[in-house]
Amino acid sequence: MAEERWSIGDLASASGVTLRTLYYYDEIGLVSASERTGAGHRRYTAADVQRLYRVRALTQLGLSLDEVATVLRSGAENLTALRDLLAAQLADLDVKARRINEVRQRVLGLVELLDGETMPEPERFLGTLEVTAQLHGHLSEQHWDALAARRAELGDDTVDALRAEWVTIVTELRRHLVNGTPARDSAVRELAGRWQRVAEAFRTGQPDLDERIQAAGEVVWRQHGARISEYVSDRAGWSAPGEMADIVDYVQRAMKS
Amino acid sequence: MAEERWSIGDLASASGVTLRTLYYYDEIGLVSASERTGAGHRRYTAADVQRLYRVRALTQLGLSLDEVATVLRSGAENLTALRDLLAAQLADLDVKARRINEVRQRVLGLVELLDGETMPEPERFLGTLEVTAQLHGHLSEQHWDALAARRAELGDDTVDALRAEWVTIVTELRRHLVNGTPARDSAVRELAGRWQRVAEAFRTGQPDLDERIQAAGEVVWRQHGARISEYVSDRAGWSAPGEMADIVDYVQRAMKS
DNA sequence: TTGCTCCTCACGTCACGTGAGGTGGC
DNA sequence: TTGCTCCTCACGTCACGTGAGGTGGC
Repeated sequence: MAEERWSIGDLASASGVTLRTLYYYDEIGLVSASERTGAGHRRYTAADVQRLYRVRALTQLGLSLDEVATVLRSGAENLTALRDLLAAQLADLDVKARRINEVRQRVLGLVELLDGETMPEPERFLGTLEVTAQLHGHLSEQHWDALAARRAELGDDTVDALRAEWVTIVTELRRHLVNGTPARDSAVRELAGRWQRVAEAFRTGQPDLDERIQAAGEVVWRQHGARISEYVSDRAGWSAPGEMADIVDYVQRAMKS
Repeated sequence: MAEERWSIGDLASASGVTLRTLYYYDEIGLVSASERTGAGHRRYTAADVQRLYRVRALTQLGLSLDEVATVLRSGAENLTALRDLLAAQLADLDVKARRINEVRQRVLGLVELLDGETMPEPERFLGTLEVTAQLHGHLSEQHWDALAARRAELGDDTVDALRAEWVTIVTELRRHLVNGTPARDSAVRELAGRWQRVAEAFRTGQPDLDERIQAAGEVVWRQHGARISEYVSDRAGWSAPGEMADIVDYVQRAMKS
């Protein structure tokens, strides 16, 4: 029985990889042709071909060529190395899947917003995008996940109701501020209490997480307060810009008193 | 009111990006400092800072720096360019998410198998891996998805039952083959009919898809038949290797008669 | 004077894609 | 003789990471 040999072109079309890939695998010593013709052309043996198929099978699972090389070097005798690599790979894939789904949700929300009836103003839209992205950037995955989980727990209706409640509170506070009601006034302090209860509704129940989330919110407020303020003022139809900052200051004084 | 300026270090720590990233953005003209000090040090203005935040917000959504540049060049006036990019990005993310989940499922299955009671033999395990990977590689995402959907439709119990039925058929067929029963014998033809019905259970109902899937199966059988055969023979506890190929030949003759 | 910040090269990354220019086999 | 296959450089990719070696500001 004659031993079969494959030229590099034969192997490429049979296995579905490109010539360049085969040259590259040879270059890094991952899969080489065991023989050459007189003219220097590669002749792949059955063992070489099998090695290529194994390499392809493993890279399709997301392993790097380095990892594949390690598995094939040590793996023929024991599969523990492969198992550990695959377990690590699984954890990696979990993280990637979560990240992608998260970004997907955000992009989906934005596309829906842009497809909505009232196309937002470009400047304002980009401004909002900045702020949410920054808030996101200041929270670790863990904290953001916890916050998202809490929102899911509350449900869309409750979140909408809380947002509406918050807008009411802010509007009332603004009226008091404009009228010159002092921050220590009982009506203002009651509004401050309601504000606090809205904030508390988003607590995850894990004090350390909540602390971090609040801290991140404060950092972002410090950096982007002006833009947030402008945004909220505009949404509420107020004429004077920057009022939101004053209201935040006002409610903080009320809370302290 | 004095216009604030930021050094590159200030901006890096405030925004959370590295110095190298800021140098790079400057190099490609994406975000530059509008001013320089006498010594050539960058001074970022509020507008520069805002531009950086927008760039960051957009890259976090998965846009490339080229795409970000396009959006910021055209996007201030109209958001349609951004909307279209995000819609494309969404489709991209969907594909990626599906791909990752698919690979995740495969890796999970393999880890579970390797964690099982009976650690498989290394050579056999890698062989199986090759074959499934090749089958996967010969099917487009669409076909593979259709096949997976059909399997899900049938349910794990039904799939297991079909697998058991197939093993029974193969075992019976082998008995007949060993006994020298001709392929045109009614008992053999009945078994061939059962074999066909098992195969039909996995049909998706879309003839063009089914045709492709069958063709892919045949290609893989041709390339890896020897290894598949060895694997099945071993699982069924047969002594003679390569019998599976004979049985496939036998059943095909029975179907034709 | 001494750190610290900032500056500009410039190579490396990962798994190939894409020519460029030339030789050998049917 | 003429395609076709094969060969070996060698640059490009994407968004930076990581030194290297030097200058300016407090």
